[in-house]
Amino acid sequence: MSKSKDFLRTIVEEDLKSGKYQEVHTRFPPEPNGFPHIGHAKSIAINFGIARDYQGRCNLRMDDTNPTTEDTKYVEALKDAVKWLGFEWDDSVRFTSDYFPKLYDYAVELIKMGKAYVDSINEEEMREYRGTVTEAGKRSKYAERSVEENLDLFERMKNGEFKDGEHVLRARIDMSAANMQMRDPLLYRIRHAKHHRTGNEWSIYPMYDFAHCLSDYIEGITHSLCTLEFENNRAIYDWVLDTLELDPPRPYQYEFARLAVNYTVMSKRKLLELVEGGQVSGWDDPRMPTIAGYKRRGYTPESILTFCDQIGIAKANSMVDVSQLEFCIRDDLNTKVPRVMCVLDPLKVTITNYDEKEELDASYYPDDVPKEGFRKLPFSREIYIERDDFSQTPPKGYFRLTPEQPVRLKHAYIISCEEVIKDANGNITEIKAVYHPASKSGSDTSGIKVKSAIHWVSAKEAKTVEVRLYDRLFTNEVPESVEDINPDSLKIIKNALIEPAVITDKPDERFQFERQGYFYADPIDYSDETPVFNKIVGLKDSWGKKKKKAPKSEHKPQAKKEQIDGEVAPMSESEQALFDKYTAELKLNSEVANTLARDKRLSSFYEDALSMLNSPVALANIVANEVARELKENEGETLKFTAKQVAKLVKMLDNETISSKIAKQVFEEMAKSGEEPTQIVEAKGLIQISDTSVIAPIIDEIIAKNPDNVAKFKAGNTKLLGFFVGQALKATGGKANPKVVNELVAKKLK
RNA sequence: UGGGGUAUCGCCAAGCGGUAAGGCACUAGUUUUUGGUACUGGUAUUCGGGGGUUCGAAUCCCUCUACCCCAUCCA
Repeated sequence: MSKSKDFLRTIVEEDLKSGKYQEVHTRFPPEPNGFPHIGHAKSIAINFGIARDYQGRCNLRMDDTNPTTEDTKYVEALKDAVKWLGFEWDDSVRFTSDYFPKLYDYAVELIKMGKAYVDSINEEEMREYRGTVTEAGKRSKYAERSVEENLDLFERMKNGEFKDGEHVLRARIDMSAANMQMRDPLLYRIRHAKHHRTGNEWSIYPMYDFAHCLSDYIEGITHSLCTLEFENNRAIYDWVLDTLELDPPRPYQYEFARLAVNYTVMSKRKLLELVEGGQVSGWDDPRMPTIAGYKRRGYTPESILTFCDQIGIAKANSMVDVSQLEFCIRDDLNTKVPRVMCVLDPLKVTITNYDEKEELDASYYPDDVPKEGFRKLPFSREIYIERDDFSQTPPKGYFRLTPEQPVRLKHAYIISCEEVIKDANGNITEIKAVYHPASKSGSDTSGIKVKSAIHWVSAKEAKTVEVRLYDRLFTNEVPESVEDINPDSLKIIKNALIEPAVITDKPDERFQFERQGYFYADPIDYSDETPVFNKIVGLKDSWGKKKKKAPKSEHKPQAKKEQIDGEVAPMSESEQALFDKYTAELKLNSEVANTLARDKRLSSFYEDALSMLNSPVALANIVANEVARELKENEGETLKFTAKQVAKLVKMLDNETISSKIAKQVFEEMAKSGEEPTQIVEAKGLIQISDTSVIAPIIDEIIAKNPDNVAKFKAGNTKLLGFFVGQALKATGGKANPKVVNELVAKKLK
């Protein structure tokens, strides 16, 4: 819970605190035109998660405004995904199509206001008229139609009197807007298509930009959270809601970065290619990043949710490492699932000195997993071990069975290799071994030390199962095409051998196959005749890693990329003159002079202030930095403070009535309220304290309270000077003279 | 090329003028009948680059660079 808040939660919290809204209400609004993937999971986790965290509500809304791409099967898949992840939507599932009548009325209203018109140019003309990113567009002649004509045309569009593409309804905004989205965006188009819910009732369908904001409003959404690519659409969102002058409160849109994971593709198009190209078995292929795929693979909803939680929410486009996801599922399953033994690549071992048969008690869980349960494990003369677990010529650091090195059979006895049997080609076909009777697991008195315990199955009792080993679908971190497909992403082992209890007792559907990884009984192909297990994820394998790392890649020195500075636009003649004057006469440094000279508002503000107080450098600094910020932040608006006030502030700074730190504070007050700086200082008692006899005891106290940091400082961590100064300043409400504090601290800590 | 965004460790990501959080990955060690888990350490003298303001800058100012989004009758 100590995890820091993301920016969306921060916004929500502030809005709740300020009373902007009584309750948060979010929504997850997919278009039902494809199967949900892990990117949707992130959106689900955000929208439902925020609603849950702040005791609000979250709707599930199908944004079904395009009848040609949407289908009911997708709405079912979407509902399943939300449910599987453990969330419940508020009330019933919403559909934008439910609002078609209302949306139509809003459009009529816009037409009546003269804010929307029916346009009748064709697509090609439309593109031409829209202009380009650098050139303004222009309106078509149809924009001049009267309100009556527009109303009539729009109604006839609705009644199906026109063909597709003959007319559209557009918002009347600004064909020369720098934001391309605002160049009279389309609101409605004619579409004679069967909608998956409304059938043929409608001939016109609203566009995203018109439908989404209003659907949010209709549902009482407070925070409309979407991905970054809609940033430019926010202006329309606001425009529609504002020009309609709807009763408050209204929703606001915020954008976050969509999820990208390396070695996977996420776009609907690429996913579809995989399915149609037969590279995968379907949308629920365990290698697919779809919710159905993860589900079939054996991922738990908890692990997906933890993953979404761990990656955070931000506005920077980023690419998450799959290993983060893999960690989440391993971590989740580690404490949940039974451990069993399954041999993937069997090597026969005959224990020559064992003729009996026994059943061993074996716990399903290791000691560090607080769960109980055990099964009977048959042990006999003939067993199978993993081929990897024997080596005749072991590499360095090999812990398993060798001709010289005994090994423990997990839950059973220690065995030693006596003889290696090979076929004509020299392949090992069998091991003859002996067991040590006194070494039985749990009552070992043999005193034999082994380096590891390996898994095994009893030959006679073991069941044959099919195991499907999955690896990442692509070999490329950022897959481009099918050429990047990993040819080994699926390996099927038909004759793996598993201990019988797994099949007969079915203690769970997910297992850890000891020393191999986590596996899931395939929900579709599993049958008692041929049990099928999907590999969810492997265990961490530091041995395998060590082996592979032989050709240790040289540390790439990766010299910092040299950055070349671009050219700075030249100054105009008057700017240059100003710059020269500032640097030569007023002795400003070139950087500050540059900032001032290039900005008309700044330079005139500066000149004004200068006429009242002859302190060119201090004034220039504050204008070029603080005033510049205020100007930037309140673009267009007039400043609340005057040059005269700034001059007064600088004067106090000049005669050291206040410190520079306090000056910033006062400036901010002044910028916010327009109050006189002298008054602010007086009212708050912000006069600087430079008296060492006042400051010294404060520093002493801080030093006494922070012995650790004092020690660190004395050990050479000089950065900590700032810490002590900061503490002293905090203790005096920022009033202590920082220069004096600095000196004092340095002296006392010496 | 206009507009809108974004840049903090190999990958995510906190941070909002006063000691560069955390997770993954990596790495060393301890425990271990899973080369798993758990635990303990190590990993950014530095925040895209360069300047400036300040006693003090990842945070404020200027400037440059790189990447993403926008010219579908898609969402």
